[in-house]
Amino acid sequence: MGSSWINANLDLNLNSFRSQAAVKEEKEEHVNIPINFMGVGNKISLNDEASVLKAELNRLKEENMRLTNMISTMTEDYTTLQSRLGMVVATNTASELPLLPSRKRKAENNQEVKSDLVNGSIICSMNNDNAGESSSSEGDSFKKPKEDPKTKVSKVYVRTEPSDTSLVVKDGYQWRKYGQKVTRDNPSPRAYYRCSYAPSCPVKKKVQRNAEDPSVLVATYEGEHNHTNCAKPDTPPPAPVLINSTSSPSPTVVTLDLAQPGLSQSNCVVRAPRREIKSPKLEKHLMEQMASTLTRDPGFTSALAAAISGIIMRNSP
DNA sequence: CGCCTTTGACCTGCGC
DNA sequence: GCGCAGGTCAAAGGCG
Repeated sequence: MGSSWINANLDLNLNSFRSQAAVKEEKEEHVNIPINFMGVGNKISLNDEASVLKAELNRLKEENMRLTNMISTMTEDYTTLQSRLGMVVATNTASELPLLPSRKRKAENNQEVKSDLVNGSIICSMNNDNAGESSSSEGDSFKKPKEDPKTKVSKVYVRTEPSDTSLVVKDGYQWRKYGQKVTRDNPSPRAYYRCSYAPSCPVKKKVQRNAEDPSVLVATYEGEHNHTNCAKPDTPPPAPVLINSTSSPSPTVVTLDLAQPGLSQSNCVVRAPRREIKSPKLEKHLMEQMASTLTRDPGFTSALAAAISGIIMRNSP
């Protein structure tokens, strides 16, 4: 409806990705590598099993390498698209005048960055002053009469568990809830948070469930942090935003770098592993992510349990 | 004890 | 000026 939003979709549903590329290969390789985790044939020696496990480990390593390369390629593609998007926005906003329908409350009159995370895909969209909110069906027109008109506003959509009724969006910062209000056009209440790390930090956060899809939390950030992102000494930097995709059994983890002080137009950062892993911390983090992903895989855990139980059964008198 | 959440009251801007 | 609606305050209570 005359909206100047420009959306760039980036499908990060790694599970479906895997199902296309990796599963096919798994089918082929599983024919060649029979793995007898149950130890039915006790004649197989431990050496044979070790070699089988080594082969499986090598296969997983290769698959990991392949997926890492794919993610790198996707990240590069995303960067390219983002730069193109920035150019398109620059040309569009220069010529486009806002057409605001009159509403009871004035719409946000400041720059806004949207980072929409729904169903495992990221939609980064930007609008300029007075250009947005005209097509909003969620009723998220917030007033900010006292705020600096140039206050940065960013939105993050996070899919949560349907059973999760809390209005909490973990982003690595420490927030203090100071209010909750039921708004007119959304049955779910809106929670108001302030950054509690620094008393002088002007950043505020509003969290409300999507009126159309209650499983999606809409977090609206206003302002920029005037401190580093170290809410607590033991708190890791920007915690991953978990998007529990309904179409995949295990959640896809995407980190939105909301802590970036320069988070502004066309500056959404999606962190992804690069080809060269130089930082030991990053390497450790990736290893933890891999371990987490493996342990969430029911097939892997059942196979592991079967292997362990098989070994125990064979070694028992 | 300190920090946090909850929640009703109050404040403020806007449309009529 | 009045009413509405969003935003904020602050007291009370919970929790570790």
